[in-house]
Amino acid sequence: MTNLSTQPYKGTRDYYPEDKRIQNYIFSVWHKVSKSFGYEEYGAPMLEPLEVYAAKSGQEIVNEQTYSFTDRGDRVVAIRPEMTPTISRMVAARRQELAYPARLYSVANFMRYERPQRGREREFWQLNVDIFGADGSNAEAEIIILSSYIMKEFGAKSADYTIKINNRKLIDFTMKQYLGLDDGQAEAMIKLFDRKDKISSQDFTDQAGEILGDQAETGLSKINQLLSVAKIADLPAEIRDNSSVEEISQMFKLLDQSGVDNYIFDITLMRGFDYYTGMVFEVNDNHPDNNRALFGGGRYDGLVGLFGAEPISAVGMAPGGTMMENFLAVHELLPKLRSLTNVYIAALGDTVAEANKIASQLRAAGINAELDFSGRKLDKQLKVAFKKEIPYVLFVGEEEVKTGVYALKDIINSNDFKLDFAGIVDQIKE
RNA sequence: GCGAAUGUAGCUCAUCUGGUUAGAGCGUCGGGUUGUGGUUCCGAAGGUAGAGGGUUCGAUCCCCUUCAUUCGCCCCA
Repeated sequence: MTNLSTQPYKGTRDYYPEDKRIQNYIFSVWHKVSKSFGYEEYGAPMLEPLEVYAAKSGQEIVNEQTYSFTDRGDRVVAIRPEMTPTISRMVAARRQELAYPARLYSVANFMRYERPQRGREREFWQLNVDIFGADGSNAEAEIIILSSYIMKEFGAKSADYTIKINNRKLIDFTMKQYLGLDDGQAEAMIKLFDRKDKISSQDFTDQAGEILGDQAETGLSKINQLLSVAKIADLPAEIRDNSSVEEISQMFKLLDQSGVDNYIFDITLMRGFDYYTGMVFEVNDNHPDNNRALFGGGRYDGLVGLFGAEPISAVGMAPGGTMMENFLAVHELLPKLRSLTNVYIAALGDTVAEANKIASQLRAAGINAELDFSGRKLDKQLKVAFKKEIPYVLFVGEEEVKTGVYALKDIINSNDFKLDFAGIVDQIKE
């Protein structure tokens, strides 16, 4: 029999206190900004019937990448790989009674059966922000503005990241009407556009030519023209007349008014392809060491309708904790996070009983107090306080017990105080 | 599912082209300097070298298999 491994299950991670502090910090920013826009938190089960996901994406993907099993009642259930179908189901269930637009958010964990790599784990935590029942560019702009507020709240400057924006209707029109592709060709071309930055321009041209077949000559020149488009004004006239272009420029106006200055129009942005029906966007890290998509979102008007008679429009986005942490790390935006314990009480000599009493009194005064009852030597007890990153150490020795005046050490600023109980409470509460 | 790299103490790494009882720093634990600083002094514990097999007189080192981690591909709902 082999020894049990101490490693966490493949693709999952353990959160020791120092890791959990970082995670809690990230979550606190997500909660704060979401609430500041009027979004209300909801919760949902981590299990759903598998068909909730199958209804939306390809059968193969669902079977290969979800954790699923058959329960004792022969129901096939899956651990949620994402929140969008779940929240769509919840909205559909109460579609008559919700107050629209409905602004909802959650912070939850998900599991996908994938090969782990940088920024991608099998279990991950995500913020999900969605607005339901709002057509038009205001809802789309709000989701993007909220995204940029989150980045700002983390301390990111607008030069640190870029928001790429495109529109699914525009993609469809471009692929089918403008380039004249059939469904299969369009799908292949979209996937190729999606991979554009990962392959050489020669490979791109070769593969695009293959997809186009006998229309390669005119098609390639049109594609080259598209790739050079940096603003919607640069679009070929035939595309510019499409109604989606007006929607996009309207939304850009709203972003400008809100001071979002780091977005670009990117005709090659595809995002997922499955259920988006309008605007799509992606937030990209500009740092050379982490040059990749951080998160994204878009409009998905068809999903709620899968659960009920009338469809309800929706725009949403979902940043993940791992990518967020990577972003903060490479930009050196992670704050120094200390223990939430305020004071470490070192009992010196035979004073544990008295120290315990003081600890209780401190707690009653709203102070988080940890008691060292080991009886070890002072320098050892101090080292423990350092290691735990607790900001204050209170010494309780014979002398202090007698006089009621205690030695308090401020570790961060390297100050020593002699204080009575009330003075200690004041000093720690600052 | 495919490819590449890496697995030696809790952590970071040594061990010169295969050769006695595999070492160091940090960390941990204990003790000293009779109640204060992480970077003081002394000491200790801690390893079937990821696992299994092969070649060899002899393997941490070479070969095979397997597992794990990391980085890519695919995919990314």
